[in-house]
Amino acid sequence: MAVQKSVSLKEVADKAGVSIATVSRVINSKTVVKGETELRVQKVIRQLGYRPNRVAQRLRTTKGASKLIGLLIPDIRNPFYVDIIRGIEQYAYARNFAVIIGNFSQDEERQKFYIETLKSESVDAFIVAPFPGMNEYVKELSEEGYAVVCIDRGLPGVDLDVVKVDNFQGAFDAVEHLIRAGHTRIGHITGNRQIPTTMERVAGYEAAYARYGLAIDRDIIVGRDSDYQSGVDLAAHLLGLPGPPTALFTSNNLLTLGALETIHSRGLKIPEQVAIVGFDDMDWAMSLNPPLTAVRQSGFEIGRIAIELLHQRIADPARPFVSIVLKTELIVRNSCGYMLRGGYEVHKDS
Amino acid sequence: MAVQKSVSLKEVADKAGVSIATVSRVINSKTVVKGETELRVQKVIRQLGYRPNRVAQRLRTTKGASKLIGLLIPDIRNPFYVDIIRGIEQYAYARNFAVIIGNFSQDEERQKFYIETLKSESVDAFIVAPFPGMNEYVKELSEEGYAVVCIDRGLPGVDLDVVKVDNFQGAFDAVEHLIRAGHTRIGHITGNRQIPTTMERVAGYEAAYARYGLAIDRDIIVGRDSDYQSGVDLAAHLLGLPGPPTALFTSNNLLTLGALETIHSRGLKIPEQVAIVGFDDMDWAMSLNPPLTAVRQSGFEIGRIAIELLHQRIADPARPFVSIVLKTELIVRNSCGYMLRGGYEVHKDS
DNA sequence: TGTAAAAATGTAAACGTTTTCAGTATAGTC
DNA sequence: GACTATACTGAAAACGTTTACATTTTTACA
Repeated sequence: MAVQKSVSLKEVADKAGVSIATVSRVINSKTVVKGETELRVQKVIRQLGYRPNRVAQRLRTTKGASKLIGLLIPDIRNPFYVDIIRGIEQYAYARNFAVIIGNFSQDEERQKFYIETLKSESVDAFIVAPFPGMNEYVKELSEEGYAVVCIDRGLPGVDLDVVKVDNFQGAFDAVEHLIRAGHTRIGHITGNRQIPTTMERVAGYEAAYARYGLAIDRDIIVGRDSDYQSGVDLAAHLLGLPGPPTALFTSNNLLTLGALETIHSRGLKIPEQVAIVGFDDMDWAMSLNPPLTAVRQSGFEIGRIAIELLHQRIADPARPFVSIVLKTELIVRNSCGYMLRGGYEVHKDS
Repeated sequence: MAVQKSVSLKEVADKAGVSIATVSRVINSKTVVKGETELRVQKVIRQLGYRPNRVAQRLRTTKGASKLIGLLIPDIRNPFYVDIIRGIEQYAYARNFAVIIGNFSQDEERQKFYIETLKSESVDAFIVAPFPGMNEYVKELSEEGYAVVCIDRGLPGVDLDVVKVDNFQGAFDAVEHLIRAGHTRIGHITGNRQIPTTMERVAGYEAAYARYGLAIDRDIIVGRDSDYQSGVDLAAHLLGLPGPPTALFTSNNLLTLGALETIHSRGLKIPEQVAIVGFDDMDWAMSLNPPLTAVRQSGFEIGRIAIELLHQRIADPARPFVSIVLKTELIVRNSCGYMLRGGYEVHKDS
């Protein structure tokens, strides 16, 4: 019941009456093979259903041609990362690349494990969404000569290719939208504050406040982790305050969903009693009641660009590092209430 | 800038003054090595930070010891599959297994591609959620000697290990719940009808109707694909009917979300104007407004059991095939309306 | 037709392991 | 001290590729 051995180069060579070198050449077509021979070999390959063994290929070529890349993702439950995966996969599929996903579930130990595993699988490149505390490891990767692209956030003080969005502007737009809808007391549920992305969004929040001459109340900017439960708990905290905010700006997908749970469980009406804008749009944001106003960042696009960058770097390791910053888009739906100062209508009857 | 060569067995052997065979033995500890030698080698391993190269290991061992399994998933956007991935990963992580995920996005061509890729990566086992039209390929896999576990649904006429849930009962419970809440005209949005799972759920729907002596109206059992857009469109169709259903039973996650979009966009009140129960619970079902009543199947548990089964089969290829059917659980929240016939209260003030 | 150059093909090493088999050191026994 | 059994270790093959180098065949041209 052992796995059936699959067809090897040698078998093809024997049947075609040539050496394995020739068969290899036919397949990789780097060197010329006589037309007649080539045809004969091709035929045998088809007959036998030969497929190169990727393991042997990788063992042989230490270069950068292993056509395997490692992907390190902090939390696959977050649809944003799922979009990134899809963006990467699509490109990879088209180029016969394979991708190994390491979902480390926000666990340092596990991130280390995956890095080691992927290294020993001879990936020739990494796409990483860095997680606090792991900067050193990612830096090492790059120093060891792996092609590395960071997504979602860069590494402070380290030169690398980065693909991210303009978090500052995205947050600014969201908060500005709320302010224009008449809110002056906007609670902000931030993500993990060790993540630069989080802080950029906080900065955007503050800038919008400053722009409209509003005073910032640090008591309604709260953060813990970047997960669902934090959203639930922190929303409860904010809404339980003596002077609760009239609107919430949540810093990611999961926090938004968590906050929503709290809002609904308290029977609060959106947007009449609390307005909400979330960072990260979701495929099914329209399915929420009311449909959610959100800052869209295209994970799919981020993934696609990341793997293209990787591809480029493998081809040309000396290319200067680039940092690509994508624009976000505010998708206005119905969770923000009526505008008070004009020019920015968002409401329609539910 | 090529990737730094990592430490090999040979380097360790040289530095420790032994042969590579001995080092290998120290690592795998199948055979005895003299205590003194072992210690010396261990020390060098630590000093040099040696890590076995998994690629070379896999090339060498054609057995079933490659510690790599392939996972074939139809649609990573569906949170149900994400849960499965997490269940598998957790176990894999604990046992030093690696998992390669092939998300084929409901595309036959791509599923084939991934099967081939995973084979040529020398995985020694597959976990597959079979997709219509691909039964042959999966069957082949098993015949070729790979350990294969099917999740979510089995393969008609093929003996394999299967982990799934009791779809019939799950659907029955959902529909019964709706009936007891007073609904007699329940629209059913099914998934792809080529998927056995879909048909089992339809059967559960019909059984509940029969159990309560209700006549089935086939016009309100509609299905196309198992995706979001189908949910949107089919809900629109049902709710646009001359005598529209008063309740909807949706056959999966994505269909539910799609239907919800339609319901909200039409401004219909849940549960007063349309009730809804979905198959598949979601982490954030509480965040919907109103919180969704749903049939929960634990993807995490399915994944965990699947990989355990795989582990067993690798250890003992002769073990008889088993089919594990997990129970579902109806999670009653607020999307179904008031009960009319007593004994089954679900409502609380929103 | 003979020869040199070009084209096509073959040989063998290498990638980093595991494992069989053979060999050597150690201990035990008389 | 010699001999055997046992414990340990090393040499080498094998896994399926790619590729540098060597060799053979073909072509071109006199």
